[in-house]
Amino acid sequence: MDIRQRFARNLRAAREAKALSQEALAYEAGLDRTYISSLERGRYYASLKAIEKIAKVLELDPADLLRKDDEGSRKQ
Amino acid sequence: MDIRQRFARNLRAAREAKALSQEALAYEAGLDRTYISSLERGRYYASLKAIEKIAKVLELDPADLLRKDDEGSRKQ
DNA sequence: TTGTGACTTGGAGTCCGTT
DNA sequence: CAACGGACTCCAAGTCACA
Repeated sequence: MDIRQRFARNLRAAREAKALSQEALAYEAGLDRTYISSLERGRYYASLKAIEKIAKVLELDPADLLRKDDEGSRKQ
Repeated sequence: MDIRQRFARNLRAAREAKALSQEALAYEAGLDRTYISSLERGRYYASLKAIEKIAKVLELDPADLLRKDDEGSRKQ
């Protein structure tokens, strides 16, 4: 699976878990509304800069956004 | 700590653990030697595209390259 | 074997909108 | 609230010569 897709799914899941809209997340992360939308659709390879900002808002470690779905349950 | 630095250190450590030169890693990942050098110096925020290629060669999960030093030992 | 400055180009990321 | 498009800007991507 493409890492963009993995990231996209993790991002969407984490955002919805926080009950944030794309717009609210974008605003708090200092990114663009349409960019978050694009990321969740797997359009771009995000840079660490964007990943770091997003992870901060979602209160996650950046690595969590790259993790496979079945890896979260094994951690720690 | 800046995520670029975290990534840079993990990359260098993982590469040296595999006993690969920057040149050898670059070749196998289809990247330029000086680009690997730049990443290991924390010159810029790598994109998922580059991270994915590098992780593949180093036989790691991309998330491992973003992990804090003290997190690796706790995994699994 | 690696670091670095200088360079060009492609894509990350923004901003406007409509559906 | 989200998907999607076009037209931008700017930095990472990628290469080179040289130390």
